[in-house]
Amino acid sequence: MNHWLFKSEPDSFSIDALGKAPRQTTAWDGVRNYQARNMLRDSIKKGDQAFFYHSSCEVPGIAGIVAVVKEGYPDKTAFDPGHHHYDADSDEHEPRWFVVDVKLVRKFDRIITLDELRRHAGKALKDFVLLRRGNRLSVMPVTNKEWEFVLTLE
DNA sequence: GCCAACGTTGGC
DNA sequence: GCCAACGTTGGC
Repeated sequence: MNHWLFKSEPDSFSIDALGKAPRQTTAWDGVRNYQARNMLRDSIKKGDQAFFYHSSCEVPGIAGIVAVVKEGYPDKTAFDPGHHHYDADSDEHEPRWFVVDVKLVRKFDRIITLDELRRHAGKALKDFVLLRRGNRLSVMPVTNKEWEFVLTLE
């Protein structure tokens, strides 16, 4: 089982919104970055778990854990001209963008803040992709060691 | 709202 | 293939 971190702006989709979704499951759609797309399409497997990260908000940080319940398949929002994430260049026969389905595992009692994660950037989280300067990936890998360490902060 | 950092686009 | 211009991300 591999681990990941998925970013979302809580104003558009928060961990509480996932908690209220049918079967607490949703398609992780709208990713429009090739590196992240490749992970969604090729690397992320059923049973993998991911941190649910809240970005661009008052308290950025990790809000909980989700599990992958369905592996990569085409992102339908790319085909819908009325959709905010529409991409005219994504063809149904040769889709450009992909999603996985995720299900809420649990919400943390508190946010593990970005600030707090940074305090370990020199050591345990030395190579944590989230903390890399200028990092803008919305889907990124997390090593087993990093995963276990972050859980000790909870 | 600001701005640094980054990815993408398109002219050449 | 280079690189300037532009749009987006995301912390502050």
